[in-house]
Amino acid sequence: MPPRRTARERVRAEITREIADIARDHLAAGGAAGLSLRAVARDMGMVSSAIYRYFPSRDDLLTALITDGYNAIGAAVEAADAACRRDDYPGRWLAGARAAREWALARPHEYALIYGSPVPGYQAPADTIGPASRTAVVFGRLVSDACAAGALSPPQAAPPQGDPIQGDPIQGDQPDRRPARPGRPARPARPAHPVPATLSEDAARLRGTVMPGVPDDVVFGALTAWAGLFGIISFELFGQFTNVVTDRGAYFDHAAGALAGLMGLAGP
Amino acid sequence: MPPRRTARERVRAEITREIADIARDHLAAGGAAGLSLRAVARDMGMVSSAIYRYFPSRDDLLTALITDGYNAIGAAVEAADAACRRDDYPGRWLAGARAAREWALARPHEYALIYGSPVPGYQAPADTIGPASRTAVVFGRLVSDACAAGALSPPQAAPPQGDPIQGDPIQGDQPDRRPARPGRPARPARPAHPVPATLSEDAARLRGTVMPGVPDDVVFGALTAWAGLFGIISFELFGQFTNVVTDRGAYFDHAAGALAGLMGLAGP
DNA sequence: TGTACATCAGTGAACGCGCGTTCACTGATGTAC
DNA sequence: TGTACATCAGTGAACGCGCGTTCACTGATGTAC
Repeated sequence: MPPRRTARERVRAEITREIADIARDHLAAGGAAGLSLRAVARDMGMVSSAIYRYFPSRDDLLTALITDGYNAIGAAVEAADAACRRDDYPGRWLAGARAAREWALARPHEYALIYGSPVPGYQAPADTIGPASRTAVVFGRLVSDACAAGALSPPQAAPPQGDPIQGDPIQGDQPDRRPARPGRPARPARPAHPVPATLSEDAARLRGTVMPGVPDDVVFGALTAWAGLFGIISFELFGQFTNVVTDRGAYFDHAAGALAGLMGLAGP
Repeated sequence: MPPRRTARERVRAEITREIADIARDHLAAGGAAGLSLRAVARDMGMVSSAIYRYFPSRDDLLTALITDGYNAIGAAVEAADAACRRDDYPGRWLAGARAAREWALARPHEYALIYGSPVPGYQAPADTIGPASRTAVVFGRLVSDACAAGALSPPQAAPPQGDPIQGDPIQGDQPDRRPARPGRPARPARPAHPVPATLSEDAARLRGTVMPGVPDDVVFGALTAWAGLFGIISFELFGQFTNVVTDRGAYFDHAAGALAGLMGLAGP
């Protein structure tokens, strides 16, 4: 028998949500550092001390907003990915990338809260880690799928190595490279960037958690594409593209395509 | 005759600098939103109202910090670039990228001030624009130089165009492509990402201001490399690489090399 | 179904704090003759 | 070189404001018998 939720519990959940919603609105006005429990209480039509029935402190309210933010952008990216044909890997990447950007443009202050400068004096608790990785997990799975299907462009012949410091890396635990699926048009080679040996542990861990079966250079290519994507979104949102890029949507799509190339995910 | 600086003027300049230095320290503790004139005054051993002799308001102090920040990272990148052989374009890119990262790691709060979330309620005045572009100018010149020297890898044959929405762009005002300088080893082709027509105005403007003589696709490749670079620095600084990348320096160098490929700047 | 008790939400006052900015002032430094 | 005056830096008090958090309380809702 499922435990009946009493009316009191239902009201409690609703008011908790309402407080978080109002707090989110306040983020827009004053940023995370300016978020004030008293101001939220005023907007709720409550006395300030009543908020403490729902959130034991200001930091707990912040944590809730951060967790919600990661979950919301994660859900948006998941939905965009799910709406694509499973084997359209470049399409999935572009759809996920666009979903992230659109979410960010619609909620710039929430985006700033999770991907902008850390809130001074605030230490994120461990419960934010799971939601935080939700978006990255979608992209990781996509790369894994593409790799397993042999849909990644083959690595290019290594460029001449003129730098004596950085020798050929040892890539011990890399899975076999499968040939591109027959019947597809010939793909351009993905650029070869040898991965230094000191990174192979990280690559192995990422294979274990988020990108199973993906070779080192693609793991880091994906990482760079991921960071690059959010770099572009942040530049757009935080004003670095003022007087630089006018048609931001067109540029974003173009850049997303270019970044896809870093992991051998090219063309439509 | 140069106007003699009176002792008073010299002291004034020094105290102004001292206030800014202390304010910078305070950024670390409370972020931009928490920067307080009263606290700075306390640390200066002054009464709070005395600060107003030097900065007419809190926002003016913030503006000074932002301008100084842009100038400092710009100078660091300029110096790194200047220390390279003029025709070592990949080396100049890597040196500039590393300088930006090292500056950011040494002054994370100043970095957050200029490349992180905008300060709520603060409107940057026009005088910050010049310093803000200093870093980008260095990278722009580097790409321009490489292009003029014919040191960029040739564009790859365009991949099959399956997407009917995004036709072949018209690239009206592109300069001629020069062949790669003879005598160099064959370079891998740079990936072809056709630039949509709506972006050609932006490309032309950027050619006029910061990347003269550079074809559209390289202009946007450079833009993406630039945004990607700061995306990686921000991810590292703002905690997104926790439990993801361990050897951050090695990864950064690797990623910088991969991003360089976006503008056809490959290999040593 | 009715009653006694426990739980919980919300109140209002208070504590102790910090903030940006203004203003009339004192005394030191610089300038013009 | 000396004097009168103007400029400037720094003081201290004040204005009016907002903040997070605690605490004893009232009254409503839920639970156990």
